[in-house]
Amino acid sequence: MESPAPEVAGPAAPRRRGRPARPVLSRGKITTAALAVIGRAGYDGLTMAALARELETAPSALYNHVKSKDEVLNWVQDDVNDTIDTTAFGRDPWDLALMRWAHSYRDAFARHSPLIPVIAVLPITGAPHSLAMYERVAGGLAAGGWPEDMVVDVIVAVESFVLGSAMDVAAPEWIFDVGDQRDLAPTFADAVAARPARGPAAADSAFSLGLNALVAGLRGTLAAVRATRG
Amino acid sequence: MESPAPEVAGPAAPRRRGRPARPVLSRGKITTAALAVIGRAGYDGLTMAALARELETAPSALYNHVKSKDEVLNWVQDDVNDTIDTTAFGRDPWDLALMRWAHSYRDAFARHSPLIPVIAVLPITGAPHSLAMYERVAGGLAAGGWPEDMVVDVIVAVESFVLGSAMDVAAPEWIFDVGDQRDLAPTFADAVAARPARGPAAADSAFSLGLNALVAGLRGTLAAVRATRG
DNA sequence: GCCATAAATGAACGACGTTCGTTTATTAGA
DNA sequence: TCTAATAAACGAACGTCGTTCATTTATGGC
Repeated sequence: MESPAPEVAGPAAPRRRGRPARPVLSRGKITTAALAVIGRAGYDGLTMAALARELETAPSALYNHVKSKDEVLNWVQDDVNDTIDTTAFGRDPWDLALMRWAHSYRDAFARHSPLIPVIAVLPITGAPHSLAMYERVAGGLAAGGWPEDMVVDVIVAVESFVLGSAMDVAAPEWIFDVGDQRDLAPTFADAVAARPARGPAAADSAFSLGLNALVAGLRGTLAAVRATRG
Repeated sequence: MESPAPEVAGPAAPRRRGRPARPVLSRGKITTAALAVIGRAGYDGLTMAALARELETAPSALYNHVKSKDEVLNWVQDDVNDTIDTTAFGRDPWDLALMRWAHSYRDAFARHSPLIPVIAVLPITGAPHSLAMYERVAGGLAAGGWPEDMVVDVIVAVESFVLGSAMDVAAPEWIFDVGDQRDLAPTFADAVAARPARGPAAADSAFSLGLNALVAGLRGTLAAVRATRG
């Protein structure tokens, strides 16, 4: 919010060309700038031109440091993943830790929902923070007694629910408004009307219901598996 | 696959202009054409130009019948929703029916994953098939004993898991390949290696695990709620 | 037979991501 | 100290795509 020293009006000083003493652009700086643009203008506002403006370069100059816009998004995603809280693993029981993780995960991507389709399909390679997150979760599950060959399935299942729920947060409040076709779906319309919460609170309520059920079910699964396998 | 009567080479007969006897374009025809293009060229291939070509008109002519490309996607989504199997509701117990529905839902959108970000945020209005689907699900849950004010939350929770899982199907097989950073995540890497299934089968396995757990948890939730509320 | 209107047309626009040829400054090596 | 390689930046241009616009044309109701 603090405005920088007001520059004297006039044609911008012609920016220097050629190899600079120290690299001006780097993965870190580009990612930070991208997050700044996103914060100011949203994901629609994140264009290569806007990103270049933020970094005070030309769009084409970016391509000396980035393969594609998609790569920028990958970097941003890895940064967002780094904000997810995994500290409960190794401290709390696996089921509690899983719920904390899921909540934090959903919150992070509710604020970055346009990333969801990108990340759901994105390989781990080159995303160190994401990898670290998975490592902590896998460690917590293994310590909680989950067989090694089920750990990834548990992670994927919870992650799927989390990402689906994060998309739901972005939905407009009136997404279930039946409009003038109430007669076509009376039961559903009544159920929508009977819903206690509205807007984001409604999404929270569905998320909590689902997460509680999912984790409770997983507790049962683990107990059954351990009984069977000895 | 059947090729139409091979047209005589030469400049295409100049297409008629002006008001035709009967409307050539309609929601139904446009949706069908869009699905044809998607089937042939995928979602990347679905451009307004390609759609117009399929319908043998000019791209600009489409805009007399469609507000935007987004509207076309909405129509396609409603058509896909119509393929989802809800027949188990009213026949099987609610929990079984819910699982059948979820499986069918996931399969449908695994084949149409680019639609997922669109639909997750899409109002019901103007999507009659989607509305009909929700009506059947809501009816089945209510008949199964779910309190009216919880029905929508259950639907949203299951739907979130389903859509998240559908995105997972589109992920490449090597999404969890750690590459050369195995030392950064040994536990996770071992868990990935220990996973019995690969590729689509792995996604299926995670989906089944999660869905079983989720529905089992919901059974417990319903029992608890009914005990509390009398 | 007139006329409002639905429909179609091609040209053009405005973004946007990306590529290319070129220029410039720096650094390492001879 | 001179030179060659290189990193970095630049502006112009390209191709694609969604969308708009002014115009033209046939149809059906009055």
